Amino acid sequence: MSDAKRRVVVTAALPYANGDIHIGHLVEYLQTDFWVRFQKMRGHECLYICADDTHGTPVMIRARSEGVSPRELIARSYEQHIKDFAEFQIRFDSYYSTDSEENRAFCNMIFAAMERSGAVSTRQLPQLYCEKDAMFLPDRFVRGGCPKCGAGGQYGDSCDTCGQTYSAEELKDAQCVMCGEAPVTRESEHLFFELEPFRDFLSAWIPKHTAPDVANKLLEWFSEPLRGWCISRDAPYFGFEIPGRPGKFFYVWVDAPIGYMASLKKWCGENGQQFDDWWTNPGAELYHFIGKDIVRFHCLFWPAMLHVAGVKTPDQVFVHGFLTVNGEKMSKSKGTFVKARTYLDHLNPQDLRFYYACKLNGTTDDLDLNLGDFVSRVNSDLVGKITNLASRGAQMLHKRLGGKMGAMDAEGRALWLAACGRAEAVAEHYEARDFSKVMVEVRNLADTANQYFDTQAPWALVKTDPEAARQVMTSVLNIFRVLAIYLQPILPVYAERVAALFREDPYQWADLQKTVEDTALAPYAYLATRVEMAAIEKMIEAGRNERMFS
RNA sequence: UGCGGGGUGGAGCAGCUUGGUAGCUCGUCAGGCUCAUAACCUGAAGGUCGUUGGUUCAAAUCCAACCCCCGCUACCA
Repeated sequence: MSDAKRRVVVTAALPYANGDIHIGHLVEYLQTDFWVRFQKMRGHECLYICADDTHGTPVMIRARSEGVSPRELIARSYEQHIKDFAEFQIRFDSYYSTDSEENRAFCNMIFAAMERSGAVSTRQLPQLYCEKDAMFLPDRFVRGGCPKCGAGGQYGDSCDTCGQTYSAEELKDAQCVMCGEAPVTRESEHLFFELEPFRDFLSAWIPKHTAPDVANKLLEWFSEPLRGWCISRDAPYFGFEIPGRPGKFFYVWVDAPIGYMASLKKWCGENGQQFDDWWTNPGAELYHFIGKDIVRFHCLFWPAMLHVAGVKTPDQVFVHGFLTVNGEKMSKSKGTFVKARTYLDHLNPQDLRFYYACKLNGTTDDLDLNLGDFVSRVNSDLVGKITNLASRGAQMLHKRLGGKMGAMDAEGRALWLAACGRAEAVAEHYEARDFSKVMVEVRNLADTANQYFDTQAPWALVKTDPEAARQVMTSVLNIFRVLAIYLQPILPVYAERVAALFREDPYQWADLQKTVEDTALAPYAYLATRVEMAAIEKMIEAGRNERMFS
């Protein structure tokens, strides 16, 4: 790996303002945080960029139903999101909002380029319209009978019972979900961003910037003409009005990814930096972390939009799978649809960071949160193996030897060197986002250190040869320190407390080259505590009773 | 329906790209230790690697078919 300093912009998908952060979202924000923290530790310039996705019908409707303005609603949501993320130790460099003037300017710039290129067309579209609510209804705001199987209460896009997809106009006995009135069909003129002109660009771009399985999936669409993308919505709509098209607004998915640019721009303004140096500069790197559900927006529409506007497209789009709990999709009725806040009320955020890291492997596979496995991993690996090294080393040193570290003995130093020797392997796993392999490395090293400790039996040695015991504990603590450095991107608060124990600052990767010898330890406090199944059961019970917005 | 992922000792997983004594963690059992957060160490039991067929001297690993599970399926984010 090269030592050259990299400049890297990293984004995570924007959470929607009409909903709370839940443990499924966290799969993404946490892995992105791991990766960014790792890059920073390596001395690179790396920014973690995100924002609230604020526009669209659901926000508008909910604001209306709560009797507040959309802006009041999104401000409230913003505060909650920020708080949840912070408590999960997710550290954004910029967390902004798509409802910003920076974002409007970028939208207008890109849309102007789309128009100039001739890729924007106009079509008349029939759409369901609710006369009582005086608005066009998105598919999710219409319910009725499935035209294929007849099942009632289905949304306007697909049937949960038979799995068929159809258009909302086909629903039997359609009703507006807000007022229950039967909608009428109205024609309206809409803008489309045509993708077919970008066929060659996209079919070359996709395999280079996404993983093979993602690319295969996307390229399926290329066997027939690419459909145009409807980018306009009729008033009333909470969003940006399209320049020169009174009463027409940008569909929320137009301004959402552009929000990455706006959020970066905001950061640049606050930090005396130039946007182009970070985004446009060919030497700078740009990565998106997203879930597999929004691949088409990020790997089809988004690169086409950027391309037509002459803006640099992302270097790579990293796609992850969904979270399942105990092997199944999260479920409100089963209580496994756990909000970040509910988790925080009952459990330690550090444990979820640790567990997700154990499971994340950089692929599109779904990640399963098995609650029994969660308990055993935290208790046996994090507390029993890894933290135990500090616990048994530091406490005896304090109780019997005045809390002073000496020098490492020969065998301990050899083990410490071997642990440091894994640095490049660990770094490669981080770089590849294969955090599970990082954890395997750490676990193996912890096992070796525990064995060393047992073999040396310093609890006996301390009675006969206290200085030899001091050497053993110094060695174990130094090995433990290496593990803490390896874990710091995943467990930053934990690592910070380890650094404090050794009277050091938060670690950089280069700190692996140092040892802590002949120094006094700070008082020892627990770095991690065991998790009890009872706390998890309480959390699930609480989750069952919560009101969810989606 | 289509697409993607998966099916390995009681549980969760690795191994499969580049075929050749089936590995890890938890759990269980038997010892040890007592510094440590019912933590740590040693050893043991437990698997015809979804099914069937094929390729091969040899298959968890390659090929084919089938069964089962999970997720997604385009304007709902």
